[in-house]
Amino acid sequence: MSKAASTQKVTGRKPASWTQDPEGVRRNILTVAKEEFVENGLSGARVDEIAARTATSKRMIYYYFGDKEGLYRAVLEEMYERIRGFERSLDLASLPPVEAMTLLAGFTFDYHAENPDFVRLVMVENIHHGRHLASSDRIASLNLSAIDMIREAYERGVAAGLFRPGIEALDIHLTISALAFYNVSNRASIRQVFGHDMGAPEALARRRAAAIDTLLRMLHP
Amino acid sequence: MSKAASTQKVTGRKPASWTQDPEGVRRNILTVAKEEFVENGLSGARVDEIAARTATSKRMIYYYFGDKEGLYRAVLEEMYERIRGFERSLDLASLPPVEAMTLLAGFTFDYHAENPDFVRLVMVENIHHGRHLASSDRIASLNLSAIDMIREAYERGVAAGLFRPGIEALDIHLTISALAFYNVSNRASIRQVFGHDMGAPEALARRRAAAIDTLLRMLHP
DNA sequence: TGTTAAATGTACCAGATAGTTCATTTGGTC
DNA sequence: GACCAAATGAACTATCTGGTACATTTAACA
Repeated sequence: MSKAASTQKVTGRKPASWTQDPEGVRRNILTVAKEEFVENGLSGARVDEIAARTATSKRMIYYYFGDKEGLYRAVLEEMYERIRGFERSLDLASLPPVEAMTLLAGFTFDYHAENPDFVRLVMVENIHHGRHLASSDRIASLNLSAIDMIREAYERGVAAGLFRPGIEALDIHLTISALAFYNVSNRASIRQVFGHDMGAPEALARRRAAAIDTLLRMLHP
Repeated sequence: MSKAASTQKVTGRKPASWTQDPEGVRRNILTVAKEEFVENGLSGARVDEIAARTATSKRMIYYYFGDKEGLYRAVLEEMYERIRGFERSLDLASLPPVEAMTLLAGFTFDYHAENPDFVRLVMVENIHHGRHLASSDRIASLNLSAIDMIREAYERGVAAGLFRPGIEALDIHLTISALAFYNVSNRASIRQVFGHDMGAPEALARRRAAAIDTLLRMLHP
């Protein structure tokens, strides 16, 4: 949060003296909004609550984001752009096939485990049938490259006789994503139904190892 | 929907003549409520909308279920009880280990694919941190038996030298559930981001095969 | 230093929403 | 057929909620 934005709330008495800080205000709103949407979903989140927790006012939310859905979309877009950044930091091409796949699985698992907010937002968006992903040009133009990276590493592995042929890169992605995602998304229900805490360090470590192992076995000739 | 309940809406003119049908009304409400909660989540669902689509009135919702959350909980409870029924219909004990696991994986995958409503409600409940599962005595006393069935089949397989030892039954369940669940829960986002339709028959068949294959490879010595 | 567009504050509102009140009808029982 | 608890109908309300109108301040620039 910008200095200007954080100051306002405190000094915001009637005399009303403030400094303009569009970018700071925008960021401040997005930060708070993300927390609210992550916690309560799109319909569950309250614009008033977001505004209250902000250094600015409800007025500014509508000024910058148009309406509630616009704000939600902005949060979604920012999150996907962040993912894209992480994805690009993953350099599979410079690793031998098996190591590349091990890294991919471990990285994917860790990213989900460390970013439950991401997982929850994706859940929320799926509940809404991906309507807002669909209406976002920013996300449409994002071109996630994960699949291509996977394909490249996989084909090298096949050529080297390390992996069995005939697997689609997308299936590799779906398998590892499913294991990583489920482990976070369904924590609450698993805990209630089986009394098992998937968030506990040992449980997490075990599932992480299982995820990597599963992927390698899947590829094994 | 009961005959009485369905009649009311049509003949429900001012003279107000009706037949009592507690069970029918209850069922009718639950059916409609489930659809609404599945489609819009707990916060997104509207009691008025549920009432309108019902053969009875909002009054009866509160009469039978107390409040919105009570109705939601009832829907959740019914769904889990239904699962329990299906689970019990699955007789792994009478099959050889490999066949048992194949059946388990296929069954689990199919159940999710054929019951997206179930998947969506579980998502909704996880968004709410499993709060309502926790507060339901009916569900607490349900005692899902899947894990025990899996353990039994797995141990037979280990004894016969067909499966490698050292795997937890819960991990088997989590792996197969993750693959089956994700395939339905994340359909929308996958479609938007990768332009791939996981609901298409061929895609479904491929993932089903992959799920079974993955489980068997996981167990292979 | 006067002008102006961008940025922000304050107060307000119309419609939506969960829940309620009060009266009425039904159906079983004695 | 009188009585009563369970079941149902119709209208009502307090509050919440997304969104807006109007006024003011800031800061860049001519």
